[in-house]
Amino acid sequence: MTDLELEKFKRVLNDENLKLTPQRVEVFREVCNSDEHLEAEEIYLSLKQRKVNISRATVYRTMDILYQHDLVQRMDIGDGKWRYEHWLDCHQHDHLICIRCGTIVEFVSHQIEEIQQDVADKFNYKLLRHVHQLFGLCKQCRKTPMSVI
Amino acid sequence: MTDLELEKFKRVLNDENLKLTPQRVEVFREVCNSDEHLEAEEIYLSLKQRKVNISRATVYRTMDILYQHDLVQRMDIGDGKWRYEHWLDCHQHDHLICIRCGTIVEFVSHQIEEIQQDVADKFNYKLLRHVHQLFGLCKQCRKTPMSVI
DNA sequence: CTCTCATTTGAGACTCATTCTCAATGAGAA
DNA sequence: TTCTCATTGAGAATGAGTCTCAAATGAGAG
Ligand SMILES: [Mn+2]
Ligand SMILES: [Mn+2]
Ligand SMILES: [Zn+2]
Ligand SMILES: [Zn+2]
Repeated sequence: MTDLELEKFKRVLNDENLKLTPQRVEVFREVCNSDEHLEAEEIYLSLKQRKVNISRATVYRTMDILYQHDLVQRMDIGDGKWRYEHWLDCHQHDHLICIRCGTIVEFVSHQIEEIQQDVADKFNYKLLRHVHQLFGLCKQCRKTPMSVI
Repeated sequence: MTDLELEKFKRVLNDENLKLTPQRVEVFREVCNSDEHLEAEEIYLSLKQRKVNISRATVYRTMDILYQHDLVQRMDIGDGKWRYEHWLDCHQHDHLICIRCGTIVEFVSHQIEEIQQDVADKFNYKLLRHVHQLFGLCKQCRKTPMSVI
């Protein structure tokens, strides 16, 4: 977590009359220091392992603040759990997910972005955000026979 | 629900050694007769209102069979509930959703389909399915000030 | 048509991610 | 330092979906 990122967080907290607590900083640090798509429970457990005991409730509450203020990105791959990833120094992107091993690859297509905008315009919607996920089998998983699960 | 659709369902049940029960037929009928994107609970309640009392468990179980055998389409707009729609005489499509009033518009873009395939190819994934949802404000909801929620 | 039996059903218990409650604690303005 | 809310943690509550198990029932065999 760079100072810049911490500053952004401080600004958000200030603007919203929220307090800068050690718990909030630790949770944000944990997400910033990982390049995975983390579940709240994973964040909770990573912190615990580092002897940073923060309650699940606080982890959930902090991730909510971060998401609401666009300091993290959130995704749901259909298993009923939110996954978070830091949103810093990287751009908006979509995901290609292996349904077998869970490997996630990120992609960007300006062409798709444009067509999305056209579609929204056509139906008179003001486009605010989108979810675009491709599901398939990665190179590895395509090789292994399906019986070997 | 046309006879053709019922026949398809019978065939699926037969192939899987599942029985054709009145409950299963009623649940399928309910979905086929609606053009909405229905939650399991809505299906359960619609049936109840028609004095067709079928347990929630059976509704969930039937929707699962229908989904697994591609007789219905399933979507999750991020609120933790599956929504189902019949899949008959209509084609694969994606959704444009108003975050204010919930109105759902359907769209298809062959261009996007093609690019998706290119992306999957590029990363050496075998593309199996995708989720593509655009969220925004519909014409109506764009007019009304945000305070009036 | 009846028998038989594996499948299905319904009621309610259970799961599990997330949210809520509330008493105790703590951040930070003055 | 004091004062005052916001925040925290522990555990209860929620809610969509799944599971359990005894009773009911489709449907093939006879
Ligand atoms: Mn990502
Ligand atoms: Mn649809
Ligand atoms: Zn894989
Ligand atoms: Zn609307």
